[in-house]
Amino acid sequence: MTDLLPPIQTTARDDAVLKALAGFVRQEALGPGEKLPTERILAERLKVSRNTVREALTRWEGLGLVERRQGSGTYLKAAVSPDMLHMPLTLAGGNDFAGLMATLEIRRALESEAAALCAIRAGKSELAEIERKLDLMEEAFQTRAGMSSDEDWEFHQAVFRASGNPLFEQIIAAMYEMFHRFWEHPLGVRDFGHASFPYHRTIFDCIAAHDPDGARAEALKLIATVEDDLKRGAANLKLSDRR
Amino acid sequence: MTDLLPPIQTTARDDAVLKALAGFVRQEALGPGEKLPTERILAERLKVSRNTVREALTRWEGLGLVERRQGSGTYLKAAVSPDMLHMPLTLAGGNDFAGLMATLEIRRALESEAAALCAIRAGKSELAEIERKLDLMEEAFQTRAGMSSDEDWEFHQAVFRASGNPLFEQIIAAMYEMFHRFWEHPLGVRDFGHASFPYHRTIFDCIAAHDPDGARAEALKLIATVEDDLKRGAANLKLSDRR
DNA sequence: GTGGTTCAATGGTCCAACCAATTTCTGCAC
DNA sequence: GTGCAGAAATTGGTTGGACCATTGAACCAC
Repeated sequence: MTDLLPPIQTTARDDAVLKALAGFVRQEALGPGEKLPTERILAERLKVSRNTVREALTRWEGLGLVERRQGSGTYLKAAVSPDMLHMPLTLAGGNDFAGLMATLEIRRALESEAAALCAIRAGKSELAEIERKLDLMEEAFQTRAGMSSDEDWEFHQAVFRASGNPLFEQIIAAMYEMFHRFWEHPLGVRDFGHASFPYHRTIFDCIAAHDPDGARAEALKLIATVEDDLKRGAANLKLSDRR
Repeated sequence: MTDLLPPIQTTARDDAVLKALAGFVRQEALGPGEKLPTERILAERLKVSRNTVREALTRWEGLGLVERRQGSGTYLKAAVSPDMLHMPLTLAGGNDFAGLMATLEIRRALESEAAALCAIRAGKSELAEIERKLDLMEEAFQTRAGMSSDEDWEFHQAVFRASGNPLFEQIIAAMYEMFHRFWEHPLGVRDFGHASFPYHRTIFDCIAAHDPDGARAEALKLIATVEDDLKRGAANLKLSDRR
């Protein structure tokens, strides 16, 4: 017997505030970077306490929708619409070798699928954007004689965006975050990521040729090189317990 | 030049409160369902205002880590540790067809990979557990003449656990949650999920035979049936705008 | 036991003030 | 007029205290 009688909501001030604010943002057509009304004004307009406004904004801040700068104001950080679905993802951190490998397994699954979808769906403008990021990455590689994680990440981001599914970018971003949190420096492996370099171009070629299977295969090869690097690093210095 | 000098934190009361609370939870070994100290006690102990405590708890509530019940108290909803990674996923228009398909694309990538890894790594005890869940699911299917989402989910969970990578279960759980939040009822498709039934057994057979490629293929077939069901449902009643 | 009543505990809201960071304005030196 | 230092206004962050709404336990009549 399911409960077809959900508990009634007698008070939900914060949610009401957020709903009103979302409607305001929509009506004013506010985009990322733009400034929201001040807390005091919101409190007055909505006839609620400033404290309640703050609790509501704290929720949005926690969801990364909004950024508050003391003395300046509150600014939109992402597009927001009333029918948006929010799902907090909290991951128990793996800070050892197994944890790092775990993030790579997720990346292997998601990046290969995203590359394949991208090969199917990418249009002309998306392809141009990806190629631009690829050129930037290759230039940085030549200049600094090594992988640049920033430009590398931007290339992958462009691929994820062109996949037509925003979840890819968000989830893999979480994997990147976990991966780099315990590994800013390439622990002993001097040319970390070096082996992955050529596959960026081959992935792009497959995407441009609208060859999903090829793109998937090349993406898998890329991840395999990273896994090899990680294993080499783990062999160099035993990082069994970094707490 | 990257910023190796992170901005000093002159004021970060809420974060400090959360850090202290995370430490407290760890020290007291509190698990899901257990009760946290009251806001007034926390405020007194931590020497901050009750309002500050509330803002901090609002953050955790937004992340789904905690549940507040007026008149009762604040309770842990999930395991929490100080080195946890929080990343809210937001899906624009998560309630329309495209949003539901987006969650399915993630599942296709992750479930196939998890099934393959499971086929490689599952030991005797894991296999027995998966088969037990499978039997339960099939029994529920016979009894109620239809898919039971609870037993179905438990089967998949068992597979993810046996994959040896806890991230699979965590991420796909988020996808399930997103999927079902706007779709508790099978919108017009009476026998939703029916077509996916036989593939549970075939997936298990491949896993038991330690055949990763086969397991991956069967998992892909299963997701394909769900996608078909979704498309049928979308065709039945145009759910372009469910507000 | 059943069903109300009372009452203390707890989260939810409000108010008024002040603190701290930022932005803007003002006025002076040049 | 320009440039810059300091004052003033703006804005988010914090505090303390008060009261409301809900919950749950203790208690009591029946």
